[in-house]
Amino acid sequence: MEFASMSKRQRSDVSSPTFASGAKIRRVTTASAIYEQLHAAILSLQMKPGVALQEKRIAEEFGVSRTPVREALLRLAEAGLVEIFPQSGTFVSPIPVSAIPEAVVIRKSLERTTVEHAAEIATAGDIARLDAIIARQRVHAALNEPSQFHEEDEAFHEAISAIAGYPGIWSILKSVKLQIDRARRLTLPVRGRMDSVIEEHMTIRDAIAAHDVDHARGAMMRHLSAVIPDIDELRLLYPGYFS
Amino acid sequence: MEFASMSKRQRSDVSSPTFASGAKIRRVTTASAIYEQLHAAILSLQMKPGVALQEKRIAEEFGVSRTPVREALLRLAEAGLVEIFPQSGTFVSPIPVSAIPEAVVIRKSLERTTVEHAAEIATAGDIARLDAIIARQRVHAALNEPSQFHEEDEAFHEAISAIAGYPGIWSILKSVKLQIDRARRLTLPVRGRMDSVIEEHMTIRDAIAAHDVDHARGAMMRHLSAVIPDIDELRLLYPGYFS
DNA sequence: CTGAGCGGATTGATATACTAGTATCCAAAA
DNA sequence: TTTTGGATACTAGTATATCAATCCGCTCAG
Repeated sequence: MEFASMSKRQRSDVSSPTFASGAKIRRVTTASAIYEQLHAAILSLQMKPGVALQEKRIAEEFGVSRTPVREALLRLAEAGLVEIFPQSGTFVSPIPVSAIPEAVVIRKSLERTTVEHAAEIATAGDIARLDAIIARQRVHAALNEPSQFHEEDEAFHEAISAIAGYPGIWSILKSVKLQIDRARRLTLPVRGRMDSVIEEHMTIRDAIAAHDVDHARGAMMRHLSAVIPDIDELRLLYPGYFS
Repeated sequence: MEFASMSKRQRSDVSSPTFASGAKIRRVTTASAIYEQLHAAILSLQMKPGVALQEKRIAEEFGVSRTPVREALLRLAEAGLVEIFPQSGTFVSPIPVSAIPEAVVIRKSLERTTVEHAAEIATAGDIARLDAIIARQRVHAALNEPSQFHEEDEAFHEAISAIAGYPGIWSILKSVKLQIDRARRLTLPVRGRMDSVIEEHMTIRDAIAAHDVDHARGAMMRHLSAVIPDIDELRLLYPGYFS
């Protein structure tokens, strides 16, 4: 792994504070920048499960001291992406096979709640926003851009949470999706799968637009069942990546 | 706020590493000890919402350097108990009124899932464990010990998650319950409420024991609806505590 | 030849020192 | 009297130094 070393002055030319949910006024700090980089690297499997992370080495690569690196690693540990063994070392977490079924259960439970409520109260504008996301997904599928496609996939589910008025649920879902997505990233993105995802999204969208709670729930449940990665197969392909 | 200053040697006489879920080998560290203390202080409202927390002052009170204090504060910030404004200050978070309805929704969604699955697969031993918890609750109610009662209440819900085989759901529930409990702590514990909680727990327990999924779900939903704190009233009693 | 014990090297944990941004307060001018 | 400008003090962010624990390899005794 190589990282572009960052200037210490980076935080001077930062944009105005973000007033996101919860009134976080936190600006871009060195620690959080490193967190983002490592987070992306682990999620994209550029850093493979099991490899050692050394505070000192990372600090040198980024051109900063160990303190912000340590802060970033602590946050990654809380997210479950790295494991810190005191006085021993820090390693990229293996993908926790055992946790994935539960993660799927949690997703189903929470997304069921959001999609039901969204179907009840969605406005025309909300539907338009979903349509826009699906349209972008079609483009990415046609151009075979799995990464951007996945981003829009996240946007779709986030939009539903937003429609339901449950932004907090989305932040929980994000953390739950982490490990699932890491496993899924191992499977080659299949062209056909993207198309069926779009179809499933369309079904969900239609049910929400029709305020049909039952169909919305059913469509979402089928959708979520379809995206469960085949762990056993992956375990064979990538031994040592799982716990 | 006053804290007992801690000996630097505290971590020497620590018990063997904990092998909790996820193979965390993390021992008791200064930072986590401080985290626990602050966590408890904020949750018990010994530290009122809005008051300023200064890394330096806390470090002096605990007799440690700023580094572990800072680590603890970062974790508290992630849990939503404090808000860190860079180069400005750290403050105990106000109780986020707007988030409480959503928190209740999340609880209902997840606890519905756990109680349903628990009702399906509970064994006699599981029921015995629930009975033991309820028995302890009776004692604490009789002796009017709200704090211990609340601990056993948590244990009851945790036990159901454990029966269902969803320990991850419990850890999510814990973080979601945080703000709810903080609001609830403002209401004086009423003797009668403890008794009705026990009754509701009994109903849930009976439904689980009978493998009656529908009744288990219904009882749990009623139970969770009953514990919603009356925010409007609290807002009048404690202005400035809420966001 | 084998194994226990010692010692050095590595690295995580903590402490301290330093930098830079923010807010407040006071004084001076309108 | 009010407003604005600057100086000051305080706080979080970062860097560096020091401490301590664990691990690995080597040596020496059996």
